[in-house]
Amino acid sequence: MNSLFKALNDETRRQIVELLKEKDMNAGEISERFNISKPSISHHLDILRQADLVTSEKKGQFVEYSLNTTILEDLLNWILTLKK
Amino acid sequence: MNSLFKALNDETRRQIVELLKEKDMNAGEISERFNISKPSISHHLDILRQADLVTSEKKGQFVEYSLNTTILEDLLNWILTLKK
DNA sequence: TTAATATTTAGATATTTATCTAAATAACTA
DNA sequence: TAGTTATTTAGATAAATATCTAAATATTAA
Repeated sequence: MNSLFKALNDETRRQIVELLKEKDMNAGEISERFNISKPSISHHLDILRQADLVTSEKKGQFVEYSLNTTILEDLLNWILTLKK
Repeated sequence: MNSLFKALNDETRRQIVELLKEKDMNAGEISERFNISKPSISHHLDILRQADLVTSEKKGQFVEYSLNTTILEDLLNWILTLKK
């Protein structure tokens, strides 16, 4: 849970997640959407991957990222138990 | 949303939230549950209050804290839209 | 094989954050 | 009113984090 909350505690990473909700994208396409250097975006993607919120797959010279929503079940349940 | 994710991005604060789920507690009672100084707990409570996750009410010399779950609706909806 | 493109790794830096102790504020009690 | 208790504020510090540039790695194409 720690890595999940950490991953979501950043506006850029939440926006990346929202982008990947629409469609899979490679690292370059993602970084084009932000005024942040590629290495920084790569780092954000790494944190999202550590939280298992995204998966990555090498496709030739590109690396395609996909959203993994199954991990959100845990978060959803945690919140729901708070609301009793 | 930023303050909400920030508030939840800390194990101590998540535990405070879980304590307050059971019953309202004053600052001293909360701090007894942790091996962390009272000022630090006070600071955590402040961050939870900024996120509107808890409310506080002065009762004599004590300050009683309560969980506010209504704010979790936003979070819940954000997560649910990701899951389409 | 060499050049170009895509991505990540390494190293540096400025900011944020969690924590502490000491001091201030507020409220009760003798 | 003076002392005690509850809580917060102030100021300091060490650790974590977001960002950058430069370099390394991997893949495709000429």
